[in-house]
Amino acid sequence: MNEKISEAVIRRLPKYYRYLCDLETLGLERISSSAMSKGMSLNASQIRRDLNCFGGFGQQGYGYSVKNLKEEIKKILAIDGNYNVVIIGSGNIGQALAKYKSFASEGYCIKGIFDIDSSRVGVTLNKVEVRHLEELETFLEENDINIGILSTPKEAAQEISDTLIEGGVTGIWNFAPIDVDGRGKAEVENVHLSDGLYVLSYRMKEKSK
Amino acid sequence: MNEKISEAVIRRLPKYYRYLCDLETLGLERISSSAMSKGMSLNASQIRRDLNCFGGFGQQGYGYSVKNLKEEIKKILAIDGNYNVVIIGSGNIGQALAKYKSFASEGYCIKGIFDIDSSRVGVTLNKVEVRHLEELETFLEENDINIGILSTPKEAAQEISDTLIEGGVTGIWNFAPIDVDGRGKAEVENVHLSDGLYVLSYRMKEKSK
DNA sequence: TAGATTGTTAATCGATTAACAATC
DNA sequence: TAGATTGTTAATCGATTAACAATC
Repeated sequence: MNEKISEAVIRRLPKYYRYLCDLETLGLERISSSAMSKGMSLNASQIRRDLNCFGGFGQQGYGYSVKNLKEEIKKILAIDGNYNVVIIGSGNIGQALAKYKSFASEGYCIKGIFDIDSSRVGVTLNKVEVRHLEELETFLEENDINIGILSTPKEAAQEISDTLIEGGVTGIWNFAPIDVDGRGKAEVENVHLSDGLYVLSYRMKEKSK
Repeated sequence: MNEKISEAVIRRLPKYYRYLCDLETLGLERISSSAMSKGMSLNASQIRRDLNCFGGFGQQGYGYSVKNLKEEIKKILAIDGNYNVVIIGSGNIGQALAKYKSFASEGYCIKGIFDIDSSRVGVTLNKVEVRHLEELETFLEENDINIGILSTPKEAAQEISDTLIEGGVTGIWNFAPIDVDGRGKAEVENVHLSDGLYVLSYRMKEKSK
């Protein structure tokens, strides 16, 4: 349990979580790794091995309790807590994320939205008023913000990221098309939305061959 | 060159492409795999091996021509063509993607936006009017649509995807939190935005330990 | 107890990295 | 030619899958 968990395993955790949530909604109480295997198109050994990185959640001859396993993964992913979030950039993606109601119910509370464009300042998105980027530093001092969402042009992303880190943010969710550096202080998740579209285009071409 | 290209290699192509675009903007004419290695935090052998899956684009003693390599990767990814796109669901993400101007300039032309909510029908996003979902089937018959972007609730995603496939769409870019099935006819890129936020939360927890 | 299914070790497979001959 | 750097083979590493003893 103290071994380093591989990136591949971590990236599968949200998938397990989603699947277990669905099973719970359907009213299922228990599930075996082989049943999960079929439902998720993953190898059953892999599922058992993945889960055993974090503990022995199953029971021989029975399988896993859906509810229990879901809760355990929720804890492992640390999505059972509360996070204070700021969004920088109130353009297309920034607005979409700001308006996304589920975040708050999942514990990601949007405390502030910032933009450099004065014409956007003052607009209210999901009950949060857009402030000017100049206010960011002071805002970070006065509020305990954990996560910063970057939806700025790529030119601004690293500098704003540094400001966020300086202000105590330890997680950056970056939608700007550049790999932002956490300076060893913050974890960074770089999204690169359009990469997915490019990969899709590649596969469409390959398929049509 | 006829060997099956691994998913890992394909996922790195957009990253190479972005990096080369940046180099070109900076006015660089040539680059070696070891220089790329430093700039991208990838192993130089890996870069050469990846590129050689598709052809010998380099030159011994010289390296790679930035412009040429960029153009080659563009062709490999098939992002040098034109695609006709529809967006299904004009909610937060759907709107953000519809308003994203760069798509059109990159050859992804949004031909139609559809929603089941009558109150959204008639709204114009980036010069395209939102139509009622009922019109989708006919629209697909009358237009040659290649790609469908799904930004619907998860309950509707698979059914609409099937309609799209029936209408000749061969690529689905799915933002609904469910794994959509291409029925062997269409390529599907399932995005799962919130997975990234979960992984970020996990890593923030691990780091703080 | 018998059957089922986990947890875990061993085997396989594939991806990454190192090394170097080829060659510009 | 000498130096640089690719393209490619060989070595290593890590991840996936299979197998099975442990056990509920």
